[in-house]
Amino acid sequence: MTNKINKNDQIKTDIIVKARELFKRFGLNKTTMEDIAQTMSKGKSTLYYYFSGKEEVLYAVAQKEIADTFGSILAEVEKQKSAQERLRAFFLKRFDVLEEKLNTYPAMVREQKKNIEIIHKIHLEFSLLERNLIKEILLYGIKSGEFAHINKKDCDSLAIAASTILSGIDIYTFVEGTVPPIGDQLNILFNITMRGVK
Amino acid sequence: MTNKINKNDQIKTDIIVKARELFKRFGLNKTTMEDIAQTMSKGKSTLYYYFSGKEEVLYAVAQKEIADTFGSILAEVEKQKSAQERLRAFFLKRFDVLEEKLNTYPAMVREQKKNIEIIHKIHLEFSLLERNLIKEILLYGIKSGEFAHINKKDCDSLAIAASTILSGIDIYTFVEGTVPPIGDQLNILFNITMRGVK
DNA sequence: AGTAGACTAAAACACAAATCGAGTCGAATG
DNA sequence: CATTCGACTCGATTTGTGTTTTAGTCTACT
Repeated sequence: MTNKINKNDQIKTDIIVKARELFKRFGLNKTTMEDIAQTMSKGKSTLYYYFSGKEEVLYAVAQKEIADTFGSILAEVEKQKSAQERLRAFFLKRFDVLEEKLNTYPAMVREQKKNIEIIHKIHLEFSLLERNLIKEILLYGIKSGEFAHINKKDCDSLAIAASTILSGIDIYTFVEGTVPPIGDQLNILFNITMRGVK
Repeated sequence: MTNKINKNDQIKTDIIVKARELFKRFGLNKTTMEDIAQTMSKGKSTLYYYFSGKEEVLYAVAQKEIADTFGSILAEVEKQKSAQERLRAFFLKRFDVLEEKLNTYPAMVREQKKNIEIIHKIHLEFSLLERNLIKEILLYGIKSGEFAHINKKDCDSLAIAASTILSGIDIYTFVEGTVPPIGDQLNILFNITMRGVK
């Protein structure tokens, strides 16, 4: 009994591993159930004994990816003592992991593109204006003594960070087709950040 | 001389206005140079006397859109006295404007979509885990006295805000095909935010 | 200077034919 | 009974094709 369940699971995870590899190499569209079956020297129908369909295979692969990724972040976080260092570790690791995934699944990333160039070009231009405005407001606040004194370079960095976050929200909005409903939350984040700037 | 320049500019801006309207209604692809010319009761060739091509028309329209949008934000900002209120006004207005644009150009937004659904679904799941981790770290910091006491609701809000920002950066990265090179800037922003949390 | 009609070349479209690939089924194997 | 597979279906995707649309040019008219 336990033997059977084990064997079943073994094959399942084998499928997941193989599928994952193929997805990495060829992307979602170019990987067929036939391909997956062949790399395991099995018939295509056999896959359907273990998974209800391609989507479920993909889902299983994604689940594993999520678990692995989240695990590696968690590990990094738990190395740290203080909450501050934990948070910092989280963000840094999270950033690394994002880049790593981007490089791991180039085919899948490529599948998702079209002609964003124009909008991007336009958006970039707007971002530059915006970034300067943010910087000016910051400098204004520093000059008036309302904000703590920050050196010019950090001021620049802050503006860049802020504008990038906004760009992220822009593109998020663009892709989703709706503005993320987090007005209040951002407000609270803003208040706390302000406490730090003052 | 000045008269001629004025007339030239007048027609140019007329073209821009008309093109803008058509882009709003029908999107980029479904708006032809012929269409634009017809709504002005002019020959198509005439457009090429004023603009080198469709792309330049689009660019001009975008320029105007940028100028208008930025102007409306700037106006809102300059109503405020303190730098803090200016910053806040900036973010809020910026948010409004984003949503407004989304509603103004639905056809153009629609043109830019494909099958993001799967990745989105997967991403959402990851976001939930991530959000909880952030919240837990925050609560950990509050319990230990390292962070200032924030009520649970605000803590939630902070976590949502942070995860949403990260989602934004995710999608940004996804669309751009590269992680935004602002590690240092984010670090500085992080430090300042921390000062506020403590 | 400003306009437009006729033109071209290339891209978009339409639609039929062929191909591919996800998913089913019943039979085979052990 | 658990597991595998070959043969099949059917809808989606791709391909080949001819046609239409459309960005952009050229020339000539005012």
